[in-house]
Amino acid sequence: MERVFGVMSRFLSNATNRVDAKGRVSVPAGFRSALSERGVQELYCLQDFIFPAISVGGPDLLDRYERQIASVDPFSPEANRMSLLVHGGGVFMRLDAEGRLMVTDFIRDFTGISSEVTFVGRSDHFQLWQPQAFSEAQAAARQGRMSSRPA
Amino acid sequence: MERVFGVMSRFLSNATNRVDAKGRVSVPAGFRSALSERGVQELYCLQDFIFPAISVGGPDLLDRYERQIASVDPFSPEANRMSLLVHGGGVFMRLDAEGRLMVTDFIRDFTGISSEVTFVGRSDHFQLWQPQAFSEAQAAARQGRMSSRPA
DNA sequence: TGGGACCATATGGGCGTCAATGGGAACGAC
DNA sequence: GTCGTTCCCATTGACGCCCATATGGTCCCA
Repeated sequence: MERVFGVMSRFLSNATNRVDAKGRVSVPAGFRSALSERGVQELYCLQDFIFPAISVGGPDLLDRYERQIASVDPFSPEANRMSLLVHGGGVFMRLDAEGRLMVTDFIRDFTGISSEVTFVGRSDHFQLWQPQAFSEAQAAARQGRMSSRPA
Repeated sequence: MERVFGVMSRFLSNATNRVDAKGRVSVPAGFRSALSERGVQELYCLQDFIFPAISVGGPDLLDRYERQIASVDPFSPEANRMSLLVHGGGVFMRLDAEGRLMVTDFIRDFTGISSEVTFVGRSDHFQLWQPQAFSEAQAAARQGRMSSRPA
């Protein structure tokens, strides 16, 4: 059975927040309400396969990847390789009472994030980016796939 | 009968800890609680089939590998090789009162681990890696064919 | 329509608890 | 005896939980 969400429960747009002295950062309120609309409490965070970004979503995000792994021989090199990324590159986190998350070394090392985090909506999940890396990737994406766009 | 575990009892993410002067290393708290949730006390350690890593889990881990061996032609070079690794390369270990394990020569020789250990979650078990070997293997896996989006 | 009360969000920081780590001492094998 | 292992305790630094403040916006009402 497929659950249907309202428009507001989708993750849209982007925002940049500061990391405080204790290494915490506030998740934008819009993303937090989207999470609670989806009943998500445990956050699954995964190192993106292509970009230097962390994808954040509910446990269903992990489920989707695990189904993909399960579709091949569990002892095959392919399954081993995918598990290395999905399980070894993923982690569960929770927000504190104020809706903040810890920017751990796990996140810093992979994204290059230091003092600021750009939150980027991806419809069914969102991502954590180093601000400059995001604007560059976004600019590159415009060049690449949307070059036929009129000036 | 299949036992179902909560989200938190899975082995996820990776963390690097130091080996002390006595050759001990702390198992990350999250992995320890996953072990106790599964009622695992005796740890079974064996060499990964593909990567220079040691897999660690409960006795059920051995069961799964033995079933895998049994599923292929027992006289094939493949079964011979797997048995050599599983039966000849497996060992039982226990954690001390503080949740640390000894980094034996068995582990050092196969993984190249010396002063630091990277613990890598693999959902139903976890692995011990030499830190640099892990980041290289993960980067290589990312270069592979896995689609950036699950099916 | 301007002013002000009110509210939500983002941010800062205190403090207790626990994990990671280090090292001493007892114990056992050889 | 010596070496290696196990048990126990100490330290410290990180993290979770709590409350306080700032900032910007919205709403209401005179």
